Amino acid sequence: MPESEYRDIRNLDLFAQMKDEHFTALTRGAYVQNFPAQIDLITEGEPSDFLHVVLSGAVDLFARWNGRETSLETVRPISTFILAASIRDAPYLMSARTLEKSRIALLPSQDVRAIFDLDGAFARAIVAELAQCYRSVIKGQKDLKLRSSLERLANHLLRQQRRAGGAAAFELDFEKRRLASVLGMTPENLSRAFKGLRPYGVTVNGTRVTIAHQDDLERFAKPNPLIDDVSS
Amino acid sequence: MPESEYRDIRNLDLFAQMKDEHFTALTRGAYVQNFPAQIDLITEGEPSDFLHVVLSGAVDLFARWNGRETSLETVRPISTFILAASIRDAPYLMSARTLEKSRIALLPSQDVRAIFDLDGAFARAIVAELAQCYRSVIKGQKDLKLRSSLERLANHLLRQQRRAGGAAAFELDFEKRRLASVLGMTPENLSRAFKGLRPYGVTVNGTRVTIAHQDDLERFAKPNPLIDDVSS
DNA sequence: TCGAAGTCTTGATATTTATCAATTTATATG
DNA sequence: CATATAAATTGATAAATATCAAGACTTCGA
Repeated sequence: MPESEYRDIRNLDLFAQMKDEHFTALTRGAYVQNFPAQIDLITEGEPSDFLHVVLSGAVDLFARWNGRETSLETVRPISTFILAASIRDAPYLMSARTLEKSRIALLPSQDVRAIFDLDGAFARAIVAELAQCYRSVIKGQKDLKLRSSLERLANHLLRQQRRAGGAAAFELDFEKRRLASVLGMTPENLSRAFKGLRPYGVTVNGTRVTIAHQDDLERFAKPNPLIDDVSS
Repeated sequence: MPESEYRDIRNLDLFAQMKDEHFTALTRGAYVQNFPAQIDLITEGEPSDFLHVVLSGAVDLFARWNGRETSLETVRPISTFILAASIRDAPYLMSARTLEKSRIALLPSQDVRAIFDLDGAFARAIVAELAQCYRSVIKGQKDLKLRSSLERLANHLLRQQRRAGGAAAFELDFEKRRLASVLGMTPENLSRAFKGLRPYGVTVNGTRVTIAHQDDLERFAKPNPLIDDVSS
């Protein structure tokens, strides 16, 4: 593994505090690979052989049932996915595919578990990460169960706007087809939902969104830190 | 704290492997309390002062937004709740109320965090627990996004049947009003959903459910281990 | 630069789910 | 045991969301 990537991974919160020898052991069996866009990385139900680290690009976590499919999460650099499955040595609950050309490190799950037993700092970092992930899914659950699709879109736009720097105009970070799936609606309905937000000053052009009347939109969306704050 | 309860808590997966001195330290600032039914234990948004352990009774975790309310989880003895918030020292994302008369132990969150730093076995147990919780919420997310309300009810009944021992007739473990909220629907619709399952051999009388044609119901529900298995 | 393939949008319609109101049934309490 | 209270059911209707089909717009590769 090239030195620069080795260091990128090392600097992740998850690995930053662990002992050198443990990190070395962890990365000994690891490898880094380039993938083109739209490549299936893992499939739900398979055993969790590797903890994945997205070094560049983006990965879509999705699930299928009875012929239907839904996007559950998007993983962006630099962070990991499939941590819970790796730790529990349980089958993946979600499938993963690259959204774009991506560079991904694979750390053998059994090494992760072994070193987690040896290294207290690593164990603590894993706890912090898992607790964060857990809370983030709970927020998603609340978003889904407490809000209509129009409200989910409105709040998603406000979150995305914030992440993009807060300006009135910003870019959606994925195609609408996927956004619809993430928000739990059909593409057709997403189109209509965007129209439904026009009275609140929202306009879209391709992936570019403009929020003309910030106050109006916020009054409608009623964002709440216990659902919409990314951290905490 | 009475010896018997001390031992009940000690035997929880979460605390079973930790050092005696650490467990003693953890329970020193702890106390146990009896609550009647329908008592608010915590409110979302508050700081997470205590890790809660349900010793007997049952607790409903729910959340509110914009005048709406939804049940997210039910905690039954003997297990903990609010672990992620305690660990991260972050505000509660959910409120909790007793569903029935309950006995609950409260362990100061700061002690949990302090001892988690000292005790590797405790840290590992927390990781196992959090990973499990995370996976369980992901399953809930898939249930919500991939299934209609009728399908969710059908699968819920199959899960509940299994938990109750597998017989054709069994009891729902909470009132329909709450079941509706857990499944993400209105009470009126739950009533209709039960009717909708009659063609598959499902009958209800109060809280007693009978599945006359197991195969039919399973063919309709299409239960899937990656959504419906409680463990793993 | 053209054409193919895919995405996005729109309209028409169907299905699912929620709301409202009324009634029945169950539960709890004095 | 009677009655007050809440829960559950039912019917009628409304709202939200999905589906299907068609056309417009993009993107990408030959």
